[in-house]
Amino acid sequence: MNAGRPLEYEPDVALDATMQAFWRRGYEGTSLRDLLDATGLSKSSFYQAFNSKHEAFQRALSHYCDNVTSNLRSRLRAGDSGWEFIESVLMGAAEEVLSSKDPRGCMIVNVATEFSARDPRIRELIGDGAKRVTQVFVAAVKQAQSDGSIPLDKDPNVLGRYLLSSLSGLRTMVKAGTSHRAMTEIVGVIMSALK
Amino acid sequence: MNAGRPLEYEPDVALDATMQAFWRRGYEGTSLRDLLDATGLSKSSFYQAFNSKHEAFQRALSHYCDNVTSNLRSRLRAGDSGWEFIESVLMGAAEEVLSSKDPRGCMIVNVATEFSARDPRIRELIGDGAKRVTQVFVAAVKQAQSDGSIPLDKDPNVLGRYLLSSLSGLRTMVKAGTSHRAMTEIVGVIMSALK
DNA sequence: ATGATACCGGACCACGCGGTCCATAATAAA
DNA sequence: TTTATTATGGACCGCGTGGTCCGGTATCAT
Repeated sequence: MNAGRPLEYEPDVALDATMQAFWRRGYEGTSLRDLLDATGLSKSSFYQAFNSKHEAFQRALSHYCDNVTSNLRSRLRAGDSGWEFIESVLMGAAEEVLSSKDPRGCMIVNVATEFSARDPRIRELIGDGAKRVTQVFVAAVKQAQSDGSIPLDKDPNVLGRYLLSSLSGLRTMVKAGTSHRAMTEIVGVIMSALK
Repeated sequence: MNAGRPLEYEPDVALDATMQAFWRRGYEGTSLRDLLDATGLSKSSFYQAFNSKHEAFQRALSHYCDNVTSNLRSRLRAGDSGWEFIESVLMGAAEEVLSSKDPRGCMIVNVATEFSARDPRIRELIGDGAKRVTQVFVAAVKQAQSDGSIPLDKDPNVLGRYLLSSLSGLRTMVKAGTSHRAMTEIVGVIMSALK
């Protein structure tokens, strides 16, 4: 079994490169040419790996969601305080101003604004991704409540969604050219709503 | 003077239609065909009115900024309380969930995420638009401070930018398929940071 | 009426797009 | 070594794109 010529590329690497490309440029903005350059695959190999641009996009998007959520989860587990976790995530968005002159933002946010509701399959992925990120925030809020940094009378689910919304807003502000100073001030106000 | 055949279309109407089209679909997503259909212009007339797709887009974007800010300003002037103005603007974004199944969101936000920093001219327009909307929020905060609904020790500029960020976030949440209930809860938390 | 002016419809263009196909190369099993 | 199986590169395709151009026409000033 398992006959035939073996693959000359790493499927996961290719998927990751695809994700990077779509993340930067969006769906329409990324041409097949871009994808082939990013992955280093030939056209045939690309179409053999992913069946179409659209399917590649879907897989890239799920891959992104997996990455983000698992990354957030491990950061939450590693850090000691829920409060500090939340603050550091929000500040991370603020830092994007400094690190890069062409900020990619959050791929989920980008895709949500590009597609809005047009494509039902994409909409589904977006909703799912949003839910998963929210869950992490909810867990962080609960953790912060258990150590007393957020009052117990707050609804963690509401705050979790509020944080997701706030993070999306920050990501947009970055792209609008907001200064780092202004970003941190905004983060301060956002955090103040948790108290 | 003023010889020759007169225009068979209303330039402002054409500009507005162009704006609508770009607002819905973004830059890449709107084809020339779409623009001609939306405006009712012939290709020649379109290129005579706007010199290129790109220039049409820029004019549409400024037109949008003008509309939004003047609309917000008049609402602020008309209403009695700065606090209620802010709340109604945020709730307006929440209502979008109900009114339309394919929410267009805020064109400035959309453009910001589509282009990020790539095109410097667009970036400029985005930054300018953001600043103008922020100014309205700042004015609203000051008004709310003068009638006592927001404490005087808060920095109105910071809160203004915070509100813009929050509004952007809400707009994104709409596209992610958030329920109306959840949206209003988020608005509640956002407002609570002003107190 | 006439010439100048400016709009209009649509033919036309080069190009890049996503996608298909096939001849060739490389490997595993026999 | 042969045969079956799979990957690869690139030629090829139809189409829609943004953009140009021109012949025809409507309206102005004279």
